[in-house]
Amino acid sequence: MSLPLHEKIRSEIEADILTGVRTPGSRLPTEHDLMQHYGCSRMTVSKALSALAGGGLIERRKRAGSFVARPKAHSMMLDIPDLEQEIVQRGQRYRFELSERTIVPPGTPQAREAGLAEDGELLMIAGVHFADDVPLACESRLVSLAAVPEMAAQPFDDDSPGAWLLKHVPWTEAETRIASVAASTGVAAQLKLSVGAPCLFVERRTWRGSEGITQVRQHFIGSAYSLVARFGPAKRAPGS
Amino acid sequence: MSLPLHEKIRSEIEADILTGVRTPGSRLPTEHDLMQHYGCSRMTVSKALSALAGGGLIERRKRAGSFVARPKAHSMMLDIPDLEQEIVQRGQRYRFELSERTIVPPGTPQAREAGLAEDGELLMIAGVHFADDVPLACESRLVSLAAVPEMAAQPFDDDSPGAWLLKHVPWTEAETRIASVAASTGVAAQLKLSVGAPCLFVERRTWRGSEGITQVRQHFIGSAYSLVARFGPAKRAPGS
DNA sequence: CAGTGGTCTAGACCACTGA
DNA sequence: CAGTGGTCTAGACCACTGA
Repeated sequence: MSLPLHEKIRSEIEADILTGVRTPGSRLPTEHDLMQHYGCSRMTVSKALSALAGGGLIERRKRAGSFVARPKAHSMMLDIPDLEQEIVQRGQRYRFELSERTIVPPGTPQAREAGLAEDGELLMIAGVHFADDVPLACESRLVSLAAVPEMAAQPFDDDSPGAWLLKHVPWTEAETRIASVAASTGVAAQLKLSVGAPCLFVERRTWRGSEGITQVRQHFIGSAYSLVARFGPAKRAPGS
Repeated sequence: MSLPLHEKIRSEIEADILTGVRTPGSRLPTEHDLMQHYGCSRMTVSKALSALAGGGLIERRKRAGSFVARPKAHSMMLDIPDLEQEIVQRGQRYRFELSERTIVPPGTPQAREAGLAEDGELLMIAGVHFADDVPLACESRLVSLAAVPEMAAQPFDDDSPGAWLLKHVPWTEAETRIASVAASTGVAAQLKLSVGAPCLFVERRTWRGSEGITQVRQHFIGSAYSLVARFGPAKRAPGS
């Protein structure tokens, strides 16, 4: 094994927890005990325990010690992929077709609802994502021009608005809501569906610090699209 | 500020990245430079940089240095909450009604498809989740009795099968697929919907190590339920 | 109030790798 | 091959808090 020692300690304790040798609520040896057991310094033990605590497997309490955490709710990483990338990976051709592009003046109800800059102009962009010329999803997006003035000059013939934003504007905070809705007449027309067909609806807002950047609402054809979230060893231990 | 020094260093560099003072691809000062700038030891600087790297904000390359990462795809934490807990928090009464409970013999196509133990019995459980006696979701679940023998004896009048599993069986790996589907006749009957109504479909498989524990398929009434995923400062920096 | 984890120091040796 | 990050040591002082 060429594993670093802190990683070895971490994985041994992890294995004990997962196999049930250490049960939820039970106390781990103290850092001092682990130092002696592994014959290493306290920093090394601490690094291993910090990683386990960061991963939610243990809880560390001052004066009391470290304890195996009780299992918690399902909390997993959801990758909301770049549509273009995903379509190309499937071996299909990607195209974004702009259907609308408007400047929204400050203070409209639409702008207020999106939670973006109250006193700045917004850029409204709507369009359809195609895979091999078959519509897969449509989106309607508001972008704060106060936060991203360069956006106004973009043609979006190479990148979709989402891909452009991802490349050019770092975000720090995002919230995504996922629901299942029936296709409205407008959505049905854009996606060539019958009205009422099930669509996966994704609404996302992103911020940079406290400044709202964009809000987007996407409808995916239900029969053609799903999202996958994972949690597991692939997600390496934090801090390591 | 009573923040630990490593946390202060981390947040200062984070702020520089988020405000654009440090741009994607640019090189950070070396650990040695940061030591001198903050007047601290290298371990402290390293802890700050490790946290940033764990959070995906920077990349560390040997010999070359540390670099501001280029923005990546949207990757966020999705909490798939315990339905009971969520319903109770809304101020409603929760009830799980068992509608089916069968032992599935080894080797059936159903068992093989679920990716659970090939050579062991499975427990099949189906039922409906009610909020104030209104159906909100229905689920169909397979549980490996080889992995969780105690499950066979559970009445599920206190806890739903999912809540029971969460409390008693730690899982290490999980995969969730989210889609929008039209209600089948069976689902529509259980949820008192019209056939074809949009439903949020969640399929989850969990493992403990390499051993499959359970597979569950849930249909949520589309008009009544949505999932929310977040990414942001609330998620504390890993390893810290 | 004693034991625990949280933080930090001032070193050290190493593997790696790009200039 | 020199500079970088990765790891580790053997200490230290501190804040916290439950026995």
